[in-house]
Amino acid sequence: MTKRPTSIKDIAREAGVSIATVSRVINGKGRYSSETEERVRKVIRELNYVQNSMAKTLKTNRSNLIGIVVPNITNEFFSQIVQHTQLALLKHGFAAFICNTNEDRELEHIQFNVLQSMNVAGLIYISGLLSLPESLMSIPTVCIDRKPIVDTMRNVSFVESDNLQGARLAMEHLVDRGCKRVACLSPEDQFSTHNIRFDAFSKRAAELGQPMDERNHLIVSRVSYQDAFDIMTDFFEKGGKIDGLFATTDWLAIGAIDAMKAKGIRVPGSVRVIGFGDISSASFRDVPLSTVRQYPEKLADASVEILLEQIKTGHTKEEHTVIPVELIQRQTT
Amino acid sequence: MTKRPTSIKDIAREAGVSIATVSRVINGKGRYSSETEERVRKVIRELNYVQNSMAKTLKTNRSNLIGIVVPNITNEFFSQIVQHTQLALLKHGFAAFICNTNEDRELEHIQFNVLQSMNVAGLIYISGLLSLPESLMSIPTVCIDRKPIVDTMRNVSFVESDNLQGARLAMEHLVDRGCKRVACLSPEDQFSTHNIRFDAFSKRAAELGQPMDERNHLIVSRVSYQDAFDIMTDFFEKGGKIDGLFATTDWLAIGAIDAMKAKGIRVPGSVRVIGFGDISSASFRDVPLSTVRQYPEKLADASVEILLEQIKTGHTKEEHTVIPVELIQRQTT
DNA sequence: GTGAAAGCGCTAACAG
DNA sequence: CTGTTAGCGCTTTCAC
Repeated sequence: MTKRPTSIKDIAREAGVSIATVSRVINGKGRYSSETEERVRKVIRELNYVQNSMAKTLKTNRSNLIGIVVPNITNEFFSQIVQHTQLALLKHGFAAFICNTNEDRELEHIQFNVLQSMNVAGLIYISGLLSLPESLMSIPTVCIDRKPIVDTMRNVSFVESDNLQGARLAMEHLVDRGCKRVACLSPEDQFSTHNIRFDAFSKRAAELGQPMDERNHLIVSRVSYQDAFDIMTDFFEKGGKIDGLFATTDWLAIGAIDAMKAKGIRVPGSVRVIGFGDISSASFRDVPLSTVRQYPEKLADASVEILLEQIKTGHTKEEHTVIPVELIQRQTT
Repeated sequence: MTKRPTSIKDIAREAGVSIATVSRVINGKGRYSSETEERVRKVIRELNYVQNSMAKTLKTNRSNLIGIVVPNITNEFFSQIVQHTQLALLKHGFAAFICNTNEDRELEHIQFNVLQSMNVAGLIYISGLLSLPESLMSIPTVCIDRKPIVDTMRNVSFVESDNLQGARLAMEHLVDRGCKRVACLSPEDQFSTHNIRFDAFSKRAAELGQPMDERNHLIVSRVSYQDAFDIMTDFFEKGGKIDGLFATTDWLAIGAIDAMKAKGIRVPGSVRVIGFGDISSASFRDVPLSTVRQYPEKLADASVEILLEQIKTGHTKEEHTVIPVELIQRQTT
């Protein structure tokens, strides 16, 4: 409807060459004299020509679009991954098509259709519902954070933080700080991440002589400050006694700490608390939170590298990549 | 390179009709018997056909892609706007192409090229650097949050929160709560938002008999927790005396509060503090922050509505839309 | 070294 | 009611 932008045709006419030649200099393929190159480039600059990537994709059947599917861009961890992924892709000449799913199956499905209709060359699937549709079967995919359901048919790799080691470090740190009675706060979760953390923490606790039981495993129905606050309050009101707490994610740790403060329980004086993730709110508190730091940038970079490799070679490496985490001691331990 | 997805041709062959007919039923345009419709739809379903939107765009020169340009998706306020915008667009049959610029001019430029090469039908420009390139001149645009530089040539509308009223409410609230000596904490900012808030606060303060001067206007070089913490600490160490503080954004308020706590100054006992924005960290604290709530969903919805109207009519309304804010009293006042 | 031409998936006249 | 056809911007053989 609107005026068509300047095309290869316009610049061909203006430069007095054929469109084929223009295409050649744009892509640096085939032969052309440096004279014509000069002339063509000049016209391109003058006319502010920008390639129509849709036409190119249509013709070549290879797009430089990568879909990024993410449940909730509002979550700091995810948004950092997304941001870095987009940047990394851009550096490699790929554009990112970012899709929010709000953890909603139907929305996810719609987004997949959009991605398919845009002919994406690959997919980065962050903490998804793992219901990748058949129609996207054949395109290279890397999952981040949540372990995908293994399907041998698919070109899927997996990248995650070292949740196992992180949880172990947390337990060890608590013991180092003198804790004798530790507890763990985690959400009931259908996905892998928190379960891995709890299991690893629990295992290490047992090894260090403080086996967990149901009394010191506090389970919250969602990841929510308020739920953490409430369950913690309840725990102490019922006479619960602990001197160390590991929350499988920072928001839960923060909710728990505020509950303790409200009850007059000193942190770290009476209870030492450590979280997981290192969201910005963790450090921006009057008593900054000790936590296990994740590296969203590294998750992003690794994923992009693997994905592009997959696209280039057409080959799945069936990779599982683990990004190290780091224990950050601040003032709650 | 990869196998081409099923196209209109495939389904035409399978249904025993021409591609034109298939196109007609897909778009619900022109005539076709309900029999053929039935048959075509069946094949479409069976073959999992998804329209190639790039080909469609190429042909019709009208895409259903809207570019969303945002400085930093990691900022909660922005990411909420982006999320809602994408959702709202989807409901209207448009897809969102989200671009991070990291407040970086060069990156912004690259992203604009990508958007142009994708033939976007419109632009939502959130708190941008306002350096919209000529090449995107003609496409409908709505700016959110930061006031764009007016250029009569362009199809630009502007949507923002009622910063003016918000700041006024904050001042009035402080007075209501008994404050006699108020201060304001804001970043030095080349853009409009914070300046508007400070000016409005300052003006209302004067009207209410507490004129501001340079001593009670604390200016921080960036929006940063640490900077707020430091400047506040410094303020009290130099013997500053106030009983009320308005920070033009929540993170600054939070930094200031923690500084006061560290100095043994009670909030709200000695100083009442109010922020602006209502980020999630504002309510998730041991002493939840009073603040002026913004409505990112409403900013998003209004922007989408205006943009789509502009696209549909091809007509700029040169609109300036103001979304109301609300004072949320929590426990820091 | 360069141009002509075909065709990617799709829509929109135009014929029938 | 349906089919044929041109052409969107681009790449890529194939001639010259």
